[in-house]
Parts: sequence; structure tokens; C-alpha cells
Amino acid sequence: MARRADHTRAELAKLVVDTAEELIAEDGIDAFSARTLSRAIGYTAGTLYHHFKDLDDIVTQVNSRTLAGLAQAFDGAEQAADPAVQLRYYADAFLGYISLKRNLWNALFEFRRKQGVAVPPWYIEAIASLIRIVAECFQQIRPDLPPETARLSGQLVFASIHSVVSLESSGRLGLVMDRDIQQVVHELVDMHVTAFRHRSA
Amino acid sequence: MARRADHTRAELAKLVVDTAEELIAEDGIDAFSARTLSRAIGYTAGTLYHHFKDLDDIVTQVNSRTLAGLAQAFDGAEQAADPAVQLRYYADAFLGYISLKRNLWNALFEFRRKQGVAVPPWYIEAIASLIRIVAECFQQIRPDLPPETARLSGQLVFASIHSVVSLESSGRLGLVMDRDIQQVVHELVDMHVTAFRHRSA
DNA sequence: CTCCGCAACTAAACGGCGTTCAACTACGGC
DNA sequence: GCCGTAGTTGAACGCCGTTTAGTTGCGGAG
Repeated sequence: MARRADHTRAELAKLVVDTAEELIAEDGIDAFSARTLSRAIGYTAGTLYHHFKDLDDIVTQVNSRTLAGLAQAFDGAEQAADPAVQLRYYADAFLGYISLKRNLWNALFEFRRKQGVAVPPWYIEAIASLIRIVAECFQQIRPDLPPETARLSGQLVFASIHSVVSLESSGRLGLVMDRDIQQVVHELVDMHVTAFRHRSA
Repeated sequence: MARRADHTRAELAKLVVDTAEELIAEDGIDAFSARTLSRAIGYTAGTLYHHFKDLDDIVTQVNSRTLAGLAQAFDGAEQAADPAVQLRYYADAFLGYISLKRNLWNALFEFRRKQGVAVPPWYIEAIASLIRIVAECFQQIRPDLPPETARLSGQLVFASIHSVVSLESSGRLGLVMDRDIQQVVHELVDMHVTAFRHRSA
């Protein structure tokens, strides 16, 4: 058998990424493999390598969708006049999205690329744009502080929340604390806000 | 060949864990395998399974040493009268230890146990005791606040710093920010202290 | 319309992984 | 001196990511 006409090149590429997304969402990144994926789409593993450089390539495309979805979740976050409250809403949107797509979010940070392969720049940019939204809230809380400071706070709160979430979804939050994830995230946001309010100029 | 008398049971167990520690420290947890380990000690892979339940068992014993070493690093941290300064010293001790044992620290949080296997309780206790030390500093900053609040802050600062460190050592800190790890950790500590100082009772 | 180059695809293979197991050997106790 | 058994091996199982030789059928040139 060879040279089937079941799908065009573009169709097959979409099928691969769609199916990869489903599989990862369902069973997690650890259960994901070239063989399970190819089985699921009715092709052999070798075929994947004619359309994608390697597995990393495929996972990266799935990850890009996950990031896009998160950006959308931010867009859809509840709006508030008070920037501190707004930050909470963003945190809730973040949590909501992640609890919905737990396995996909894990794939973003747990998938092991072979070392030496650089993260694609749009990856970084996608996260940076989320952080910019958060930083904007900080800026409104203390307009007198330089934007750079607000940006730092945005990064810190993002990293902190990411930390807690990733500990939680890898089942290791219990290593560090005995609290509910939502409670912890709210604490973190409030704490960053408090600290930012009292920052020296 | 069978039944060599090269090592007693205890000797072999120590040899295994010692060598595992060296290998992980040198090449990272990803390069670590039953075969490389057994090759390094001059036995075959099967032998490992007569002395340890599985690889997880071995890695867990290495991890326990890593945690013990960190506790020692905390003990050896510089002392300060001001608890806020003391917190910085602890952070520095933490950073210093981790940069020395980067791969071993990664193994603690990156090694994938097969799901369903519980983390041993002393594991949690070892981390909890570090957090207690940190919480103690917070308590001194605001003795009027309940110990539970100080404990929460200890957990939060620990998780936050862990986050940044683990992002950094997996090469993903650049995903979230463009700053030096040490600077970021100091910022985090100061921020937690500031927020704690201004906490409402 | 025929033929051919080439893209697409498969099956098998390579070298890795964690883990298990039958076989064998040498030690300790009788 | 013999035997049960603990210790060890090497091969095996079923996975993994990736590569490759070989085959098939499509699209374009003549």
C-alpha cells in the first residue's frame, strides 16, 4: 500500500494536530506517542515524519493552540473598574481555563524537548502579551511607578501562579502546602497587589 | 556467572545510590536509566531489581539526600538579626545550593513517577520543615499575626521561588521573563516581606 | 494517451527504554 | 558433603522516537 488519496497534505496536517490535541487532552502528554497518534489517525508512524520534523514539532503546534485559547480566556474575563479586582478576574479566567484543559496546559511546560532546541519566539511572545495585560492592571494601581516596575510585577505574579498551578497539576502541590489551589491563587494575587501598592517609588 | 561476592547487600545498595547520585548530578535525570546505572556499577540491570523495587525507588533515595543537603544549606545560611534580611540569606542559601546541584534539584521535581504512586511522607515533611524555618522569619516580622498566616506566607514564598528556579533550570524562565534569576528571587522575597508587613490583621 | 519522476506511504529496522524471568552459581546451614 | 536459596546474568517483552528501503499511484511532459 502506498500513496493513498484519503487526504490532501493540508488536511492530513490538520488531522494530525487535531487528533494530537484530543489525545493529549484526554490522556495526558505522558501517554502521547508517535505510535498512538498514528494509530488514531489510521496512518503509520513513519508518515508523521513526512509531514512534521518530529514529535516536538507536533506538540508545539498543539501548544500554540493552547496558548491561543488562554489568550481568548483572558479576553473573555469579567471586567472590573478596580484594577485589583480585575487582576482577580484574570486569575480566575486563568484557573478556569487551565482546569478545563489541564492536560494541554501541562504539555506546555512538561513536554521535554531534546535539549538545545530553542523555544519558538512566538511562544515567548504569546506569553509576553498575557503578561502585558496583567502589567497594565498594576500600572493602573500605581500610575506613578515606572512601567518597567509594573512589568516586573506582572512577570512575578504570572510565574508565581504558574508555579502553583504546575505543582498542582503534577500532583505535587501537596509537597509544599495543604491548601486549595483557588485559595492559594487568590492569596498570591492579593499579596502581589498589596506589595505593589506599598512599593517605594 | 552468578552469585559474585564483590559486595555485601548493604554495600551494593550504597554503591547503587552513590552512583545514581553522581550520574544524575553529572548528566541530568533524563540521561539516567537502569542500563547506564548498572553499567556504571559493573552489574546488569536485572540486579537492580533485586535490591530496589524499581527505578523510582532509587531516584527517591537520591532525592532524599538532595533534600537533606538543602536542609544543611539552610543551617549554614548567614545569620541576621533582622528577619527580613534573614529571609534574603535563606534565599541565597537556597539559590547557592541549587546552582551547585542543579540536576539533582531538577530530579526532585521533574522525575516522573508513574501516576498513582504516592510521594513518601518524609518527603513532604522534609520540605515542610524548611518552610517552617521561613515561616518563623515572617512571624518575627509581624508577631501580632497568627502563626497560620506566617505559615501561609512561608509556603507562598517557597512555592514562588521554587517556580522561578524550576523554570530557570528547565530553560524556560525566558518564556516568562528576561531577568537574572538571583535578581528575581530577591525581588520575590522583598515583595513577600512587603506584603506581609502591610497585611491587615 | 502513455510513460516517468517523484511524493506519499508502509513495514521493518535500529537502538534505546523499564521491567520480568528462567537459568545458573556459589554461599551458609545442616 | 549436600542442599536450599539468595544473588546474578542474559535474554526477552513490549514499549519508545526516528530512519530507511521499498512500493504505489498521482501529475505533468511528450
